[in-house]
Amino acid sequence: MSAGRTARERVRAELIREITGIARRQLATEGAAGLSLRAVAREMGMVSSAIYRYFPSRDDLLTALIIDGYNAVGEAVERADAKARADAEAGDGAEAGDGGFAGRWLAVCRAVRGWALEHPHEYALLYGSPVPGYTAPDDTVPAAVRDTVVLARIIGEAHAAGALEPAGPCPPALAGDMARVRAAVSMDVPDEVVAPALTAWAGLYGTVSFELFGQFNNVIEERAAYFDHTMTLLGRLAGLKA
Amino acid sequence: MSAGRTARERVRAELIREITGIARRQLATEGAAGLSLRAVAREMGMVSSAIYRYFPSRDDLLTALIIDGYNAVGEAVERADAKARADAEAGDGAEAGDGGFAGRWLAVCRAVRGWALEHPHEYALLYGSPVPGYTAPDDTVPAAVRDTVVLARIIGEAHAAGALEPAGPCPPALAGDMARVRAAVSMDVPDEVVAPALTAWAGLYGTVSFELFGQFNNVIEERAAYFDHTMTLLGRLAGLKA
DNA sequence: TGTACATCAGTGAACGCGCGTTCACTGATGTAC
DNA sequence: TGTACATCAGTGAACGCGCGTTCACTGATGTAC
Repeated sequence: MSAGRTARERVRAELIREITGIARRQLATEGAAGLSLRAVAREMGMVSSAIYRYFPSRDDLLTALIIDGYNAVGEAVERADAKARADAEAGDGAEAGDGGFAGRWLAVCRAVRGWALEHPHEYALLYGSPVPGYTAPDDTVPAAVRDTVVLARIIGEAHAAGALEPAGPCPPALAGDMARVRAAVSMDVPDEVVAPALTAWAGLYGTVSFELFGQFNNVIEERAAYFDHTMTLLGRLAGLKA
Repeated sequence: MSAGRTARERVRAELIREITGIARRQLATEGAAGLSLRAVAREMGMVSSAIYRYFPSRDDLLTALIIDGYNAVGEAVERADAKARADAEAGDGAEAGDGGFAGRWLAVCRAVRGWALEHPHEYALLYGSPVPGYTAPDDTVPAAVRDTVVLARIIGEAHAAGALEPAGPCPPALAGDMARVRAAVSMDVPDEVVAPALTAWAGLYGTVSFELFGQFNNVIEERAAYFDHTMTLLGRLAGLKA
């Protein structure tokens, strides 16, 4: 690794960062369908064909944005859980008796919502309607589950600590699916714990999507308070003692 | 209303139907962002400018599709509830003792999912990412709440029949929002009943969106069974006795 | 350290395409007397 | 019932725009001897 070669590669990496950055900003104003290589090139002060040195096609740029997006949510969620966990362990909350699992769940939910509100179009790219004509490659999977892994860990630890309310039985027909979920997010709990956790998970994203996509317009105004309450209900559904 | 005038108007109405029909089909293959007046005109065997006799702009066509879509979900949901209600009243289920409310809730959920699976792109138009540059006019509101009104009626009747499990208290900060919800969907129940119903409602659409938008891919295979189970959990959260 | 060669970045023109919308126009369908 | 006029439907050409992608090319940056 001579200094020369590294220099060129550094410039290249820097330009790739700049391209995805501009693309992300354009996503924020135009939405995914309006993302255009030409517009990105224009803003970079480059000729449109030059972008092809960095991304072989528009779809590859989109894939890069998706992976970055999942990682950003994942990081936000990981940070939020780390902080909530530290708070709970420091025992500065009166509710430390339950292990602080409900608090961690709420913190993680808030992190998802917070990130979504800050990056609505990126959120839409990840969790909204699929982009027509585009199918995400498998590269996106590891990044896509980062947030869910955190949720799974909270539930898993709560279960191990005996801090989960027992839930109703899970239909045997779902055993295979629940096993796949366990494998995907490294979760070691029985089916009747996995199922309601999944329900809460879908409820979290359903609520965030409703808020972002306009279903709450003119109806729900106290959005943060409403969100917290809904997430508390969902956490309880997943077995967490409020 | 002479026969002549009516004839012309009939042709006009028929053509409008044909245009929206073709537009709906194109939506199904291209998605909302790809909906094009020119393509519709082409398929109609018309010149592109002729469409402007019927829709003053692309956005107006989109609005028509959205209203039609909401009405279609609404009708599906209304039919499903009417049937479930009739079944419950006929008393042919052993669980008729609880008034059949849980059964009606599940029937309605299934109707939403069924419609969504049959019309994925229309569903995405209604409940997915907003179309960039387009904001739905207020005309869409009455159609948009039809499905929710049905859900509200089930919860309302269950409450009136004393068939709801009591839920935890609703934060006072949400009183105004809950009142608005009550007004919007003609629901006459206390806040602590409204809130979990809303949570279940968001969970329903969150689950359907996850299935349609790909979050369940390679993980959840028994989709109908999984859906039923999740909806049962959400119904219980809303206070319905399974 | 200096030179010959290979690699890479970026240019500029072009291909072929599709889009929404406007406008002056021709005919056909309806209306009023 | 018949004629003059108004309304409406549909045409065809055009405006001005943006897009993804390819290709032959010029320079600059790196590499090997």
